[in-house]
Amino acid sequence: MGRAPCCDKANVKKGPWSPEEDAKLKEFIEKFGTGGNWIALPQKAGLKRCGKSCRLRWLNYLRPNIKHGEFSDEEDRIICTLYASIGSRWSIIAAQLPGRTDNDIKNYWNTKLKKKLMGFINPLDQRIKLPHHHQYPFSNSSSSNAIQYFTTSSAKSLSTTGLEPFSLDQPNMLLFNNLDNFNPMQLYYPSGKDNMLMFGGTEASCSNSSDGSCSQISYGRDQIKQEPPAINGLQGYNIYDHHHHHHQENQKFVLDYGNDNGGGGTWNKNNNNNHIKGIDDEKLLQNGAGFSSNGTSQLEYELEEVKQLISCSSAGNNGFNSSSSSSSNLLNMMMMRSSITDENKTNERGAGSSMYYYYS
DNA sequence: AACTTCGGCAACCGCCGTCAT
DNA sequence: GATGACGGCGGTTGCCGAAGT
Repeated sequence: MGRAPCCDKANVKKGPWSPEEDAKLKEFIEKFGTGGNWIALPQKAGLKRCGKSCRLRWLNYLRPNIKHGEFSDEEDRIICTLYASIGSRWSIIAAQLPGRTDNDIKNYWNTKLKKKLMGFINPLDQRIKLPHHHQYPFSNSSSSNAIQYFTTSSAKSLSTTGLEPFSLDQPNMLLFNNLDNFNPMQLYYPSGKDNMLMFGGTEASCSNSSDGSCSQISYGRDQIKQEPPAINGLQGYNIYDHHHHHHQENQKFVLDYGNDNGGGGTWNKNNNNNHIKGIDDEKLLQNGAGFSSNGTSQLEYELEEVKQLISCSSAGNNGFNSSSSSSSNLLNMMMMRSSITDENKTNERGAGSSMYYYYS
């Protein structure tokens, strides 16, 4: 026989908290603490709430030193970096941001930051910002840029990255020539949603605008094994956004980088809870791991460690069911992590290779 | 002005590991 | 050891105000 039930589910109030309830909870906890027992707390405090609900309300809203409002650039950067390395482990990320709650960060990510990164935030910005000489956190090569790209206009930096603007007078084609080191979370940039490309239809096409730049490129999912065009000897990976031409359901950024050897893996949410197995959270965060002002923090070392763990864990227990090379596992994981949310959990992993997308 | 759509966010749901019985 | 609640977490929902038509 286990413990007694925590509360009478039928008699607990749900929904938004009233100011009176807030006051009661706050006063009680400030006087007596939680006592390490949330279930018993509401009754003692005279609240008709479930203990879980009280805990949530306290942690996310009432407890002291909660920070509300705008996230700073530095906070953006920390969130992005950690998300890129450990995924949606909001509680760990929140631990690095004093005053922020996991719920807050999660909401911020889902509603703003993700869009910001994926280039949806500023439709007027017609430019892509991609790191040129930037050393990716996960890049183990100093000899090549993870991304080669062309854009007709100068790129604009996004505050979270601190990267310098960049420009090239080249066609509106974005190329990735070393996907092994490509981190999609580094693909921050406001190209504007009307400017995204994807290879996903059944026919390849490219419509040119009057200035000769390519304004739309599309490749068929059915022909996914067909390589996107190479320019200047660089293999292209391409992007297309259905949104502008179809419907809102496609507004979300599509990421899909499956294996190309017919692995036919099926992405099943239940196979992976978005956690990267093998990562020791405590180890990750202990030893003062954090962010220093000069950007050369101990965290960078920790990220390398995380990277290795990701690499190792991806071999068999991460649920990706991918048979691509280990060097691509990180990329796969990141993209799939994105796709698990961005593709509305339609997780069929076709036997195709990749689709990628961007132009400006 | 009325209606619809969108976006932000608080809160709930359900899963999972831990712990009490 | 088995059972089932607790605590914590991430994903999702639904409300509500803002923006758009």
